[in-house]
Amino acid sequence: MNNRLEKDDYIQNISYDSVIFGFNGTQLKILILEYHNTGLFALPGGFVKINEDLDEAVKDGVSKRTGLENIYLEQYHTFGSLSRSDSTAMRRIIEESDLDVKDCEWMFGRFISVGYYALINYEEVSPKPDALSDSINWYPIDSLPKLMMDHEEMVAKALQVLRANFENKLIGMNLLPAKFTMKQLQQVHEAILGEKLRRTTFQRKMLSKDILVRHEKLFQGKAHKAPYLYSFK
Amino acid sequence: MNNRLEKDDYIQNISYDSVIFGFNGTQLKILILEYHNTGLFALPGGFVKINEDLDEAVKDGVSKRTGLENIYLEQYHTFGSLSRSDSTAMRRIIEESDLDVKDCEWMFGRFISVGYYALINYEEVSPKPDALSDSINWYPIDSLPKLMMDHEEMVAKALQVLRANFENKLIGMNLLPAKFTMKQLQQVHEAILGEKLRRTTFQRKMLSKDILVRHEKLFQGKAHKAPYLYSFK
DNA sequence: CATTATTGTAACAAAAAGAGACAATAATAT
DNA sequence: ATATTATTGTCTCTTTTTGTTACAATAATG
Repeated sequence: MNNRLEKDDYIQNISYDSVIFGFNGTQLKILILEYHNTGLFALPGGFVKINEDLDEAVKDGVSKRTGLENIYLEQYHTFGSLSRSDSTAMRRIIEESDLDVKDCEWMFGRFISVGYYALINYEEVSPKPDALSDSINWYPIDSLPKLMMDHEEMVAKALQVLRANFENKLIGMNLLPAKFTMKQLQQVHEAILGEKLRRTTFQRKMLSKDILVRHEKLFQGKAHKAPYLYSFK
Repeated sequence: MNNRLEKDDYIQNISYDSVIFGFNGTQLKILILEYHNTGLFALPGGFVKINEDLDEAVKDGVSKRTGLENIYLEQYHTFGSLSRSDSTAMRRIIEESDLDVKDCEWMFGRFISVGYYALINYEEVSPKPDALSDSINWYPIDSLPKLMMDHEEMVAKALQVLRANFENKLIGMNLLPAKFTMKQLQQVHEAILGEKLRRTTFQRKMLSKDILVRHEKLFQGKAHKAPYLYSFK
């Protein structure tokens, strides 16, 4: 939800919501909004303009919130159950905002929402709340606040699809800086898959895939051998 | 699109389209509609009623066309580009139908369409055209007619997701009769993956998965050893 | 009753993954 | 300086999985 929100500018009954993943070196986290004075937590979402591609709408919305361009985005599911829409929650959010409730009546109807997940480099992001929201913060995926409407289901499904796509799509690169150590790469895999991996087997497999370039060593000031840095080809 | 199509009954700007897969023993096929006197071919699709779950709308629509209940259905992608809607094609379809064009103006706008694929037992189906369509027929996936709008892209994407899901989800069962031979099972896999598989390796892998029950032999009247029949556990 | 084509399974080879061991090596402590 | 420490890169051996070939079993046919 950005800039103005006039009914005639937007396609009715359709919204999008985004599960924005980041990795802080240890944990997988996602960005969650809190709305002013409501105690309501939600995924960042928005509407689609009349003359705008769905993909573009999402790309713009996520870029505005993260300040990043060229974000890895994947559409993963569309949520269309009748019960998912909750007009009372939406009404509370609008009432606590600066917006005129009458102008926002259209938001209280039924919405079918298209879910996207994004993978971004945690360190490059400085999340900014928008007009409706109080704050936007990173939360580890295993300790999220209670989310409004069906947003918890949206997160669960996003994780499920992310995990299923992970092996095939070589997604790890989007969560890491350009250069990274083998250990960091392994930690991303572990955080996404939710399980520990064997160091030697993991390293052998990654090196055999012919997808990595080895660079200089990274001296971390620790009392042990320094690891090599790698990047994706 | 079923029964009456009055604007106020349906969510505006949202449709669904379905890629209905069947397997005739050799080839993977899909159901394609042809509209009266237009030469336009399309995937079976429809709209979502105001007070109906998206999943329900699709389930009902696909059931009506195939005459089957309990269909394996999977939502695979939502198509939301601006360029996908084509009002001239829709107008021609309506003009050639019994419907009043004025009542159908709402169908000529922009639609975001949710794609589902279905896997059904080819032999149990007798496809029936609806009010708008002339015929509905099976086409092998590698020799489809030219489809309207972005329906070819929809088919390509459905196949792509089907293949990606195939290994994990044990989907073959939905395309076969309750009892089948190992050879039939292999042929389904080959048709979906689009490649030949090794007989002995395939058989060993299937048997080791502990998902099959072996039944009596199937005597086909052929001059060789009769194969066992299997079903899924 | 031999012939035919296909099926079920065994046997061996090759490749991939699991598991452990160990030397190399940056910093730190002595 | 030198020993100590923890982690890294790599090697080896074992186990599991997959690829490949071979072959006996067996329904119909001639």
